Amino acid sequence: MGTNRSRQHGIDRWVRDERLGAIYRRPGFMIRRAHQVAIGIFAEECADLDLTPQQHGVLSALARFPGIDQISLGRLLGLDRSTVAGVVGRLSDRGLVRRSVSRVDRRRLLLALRAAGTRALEASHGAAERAQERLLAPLSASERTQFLTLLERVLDEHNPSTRVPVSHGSYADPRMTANALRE
Amino acid sequence: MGTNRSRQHGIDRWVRDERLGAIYRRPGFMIRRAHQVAIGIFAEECADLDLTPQQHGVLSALARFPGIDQISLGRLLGLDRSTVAGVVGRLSDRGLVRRSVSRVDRRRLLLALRAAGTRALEASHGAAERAQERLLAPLSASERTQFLTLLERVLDEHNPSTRVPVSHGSYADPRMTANALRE
DNA sequence: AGGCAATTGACAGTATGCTGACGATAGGCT
DNA sequence: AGCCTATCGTCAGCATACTGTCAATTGCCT
Repeated sequence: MGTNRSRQHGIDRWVRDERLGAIYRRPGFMIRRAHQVAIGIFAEECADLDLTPQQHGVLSALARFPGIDQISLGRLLGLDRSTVAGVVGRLSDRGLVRRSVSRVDRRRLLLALRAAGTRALEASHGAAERAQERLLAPLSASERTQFLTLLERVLDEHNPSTRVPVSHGSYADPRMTANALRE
Repeated sequence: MGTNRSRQHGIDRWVRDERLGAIYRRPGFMIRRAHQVAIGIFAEECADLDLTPQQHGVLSALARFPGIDQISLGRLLGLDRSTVAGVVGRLSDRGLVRRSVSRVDRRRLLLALRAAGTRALEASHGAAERAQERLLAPLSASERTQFLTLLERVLDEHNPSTRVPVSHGSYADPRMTANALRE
């Protein structure tokens, strides 16, 4: 069974080096944990505004690409239609985002920030920065670069084969955009 | 609006270098994507058995620690009570896991693999290996080590402050374990 | 014009993960 | 014994994320 021993930080060596290392050392497990940690930190920093990282991502994207439609927004963030509809729907319920059917293509639902959405985005800017800083705090500057470079390479390589590859596609159509921007 | 240009791999430079880089370069975003990718790959490899990474994790942990209770299992995997109950419940419905109330402490729900669970775990071993291999395929051997080392450091540092820190705790109590093992 | 395939959004269903509340149980303390 | 607190499981509710299916719409091709 092994005796008990503990350390200040991290998972017990005992459990990590045993056969269960098959779990802990698994990249998938570590990435899931990292995701958990990142979400938790963001939630802490963003407690007042009550925004999730994804909601913040949608608001950011809408600030950058006002009048974009749901599908294109999904491609921007790597989210499928259903998920985008869910996140946007909740933001819309809270009055942060405006949805309007495109007059040019009535299948498309165009999105834009409402005034409250713009305010929320600006107000959350600091929180997002701090969350990012805290997440990578354990690493030195050069290590962060290293880590992010490697991570980016993994993502770039797999991106094309994901269900919703990330890409900006072509969104710009002033005619489509027009009525979404009118608040 | 900027002109169009594209590359074989990865996110368009155009979109990545613009102000939206504030999203794409954000570690949180990249980690979410990595999580997405990891889950997708595992699902592909494990299509026959229809096991999720978390379900596989639970089965692995139960093989290693038969008769463990739900809370301890959660600490092992970094999952809260509700989530563990959900995953275990589904595995139990499928006849892979056995649940039994501890006679020593009637609050505890002890878990163990059923024969079908052991079979599923063994059958999924190859898939889990392949998924892991595919995920890190874009990196060389030394880069993988580097990447995982940095990732591990981030996790170790944040682990204590997460809602459910990962640790093995003390699970071994033969009396508690006894009736969970009887199939 | 008429038909057909692709696109889009909505919906139902499933699986993680979280919170907060509740009831049952256990252990310690007086 | 009686009480108080901590622990554990469950439940309801919420937010991501996925699948698959359906209807509406569009564009293309004949």
